Amino acid sequence: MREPTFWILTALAPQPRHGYGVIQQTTQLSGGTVTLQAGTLYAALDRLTAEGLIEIDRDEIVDGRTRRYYRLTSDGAEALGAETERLRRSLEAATSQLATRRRFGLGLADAQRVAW
Amino acid sequence: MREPTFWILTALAPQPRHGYGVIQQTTQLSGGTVTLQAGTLYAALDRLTAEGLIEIDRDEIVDGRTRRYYRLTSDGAEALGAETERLRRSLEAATSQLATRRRFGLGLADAQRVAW
DNA sequence: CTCGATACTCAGATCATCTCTATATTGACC
DNA sequence: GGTCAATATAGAGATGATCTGAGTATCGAG
Repeated sequence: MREPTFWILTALAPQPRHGYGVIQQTTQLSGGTVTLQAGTLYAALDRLTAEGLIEIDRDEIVDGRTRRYYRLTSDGAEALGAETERLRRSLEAATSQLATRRRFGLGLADAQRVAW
Repeated sequence: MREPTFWILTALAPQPRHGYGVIQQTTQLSGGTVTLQAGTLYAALDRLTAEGLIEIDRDEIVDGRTRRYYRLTSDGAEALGAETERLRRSLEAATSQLATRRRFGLGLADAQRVAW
């Protein structure tokens, strides 16, 4: 799962949102570090709908513009849960590997090779 | 940063390894859930070397076969550190969003929309 | 003598994402 | 009155990391 996909599912987890709402929620959740591009988002919404990870919740018309709301399906929640687990394992591995690196002097050849 | 790239940098963080060693270390670190394909690995090693995130440590010849060892550069360590931070933020966001979903009944339309 | 493990390389294809553009409405600013 | 930013969705074309699959070669075990 790539980043934009992950954030879309994450944004939709608690309740349905329309496309633009997903963009805003992602910006907020990521602390401003991730800004979904419109082109990426709407293509992903179509793809995820086809895959059954999300589905159309309802259409609203506000000021003459359509707002299409999407909601996470149980398959989508499962996929996000699995991805979260994967993330947790990755984070643990990298953290521990980086800690080992720091303990042995950031690349000094001799120190590095001790104990392996 | 994509998954294979992440695991390559993670595997190289504590000390230099040759290509095949990176594959083995990744399998071990990921608890067997990630198996780097040879084609993916060696292409990535070339790319990461060109980008300066890793560099050639030394060449060894064992049983007539060359083992090329790579080591993480300080740029590479920095990149992996940044990626780790990104991962931590993503994990936090998804965990909290999924928790909110569970608290309000996994998609029941009315309960979902409470309080937003 | 075949099989699995070791060790690296390359060609071709896929596909999610990115960039850019288009369309349309509303409200604010000057 | 005109432009700009925000809201809201959509499509075309390009990119590029990754995947698949095959190839090459050595060594030890069964």
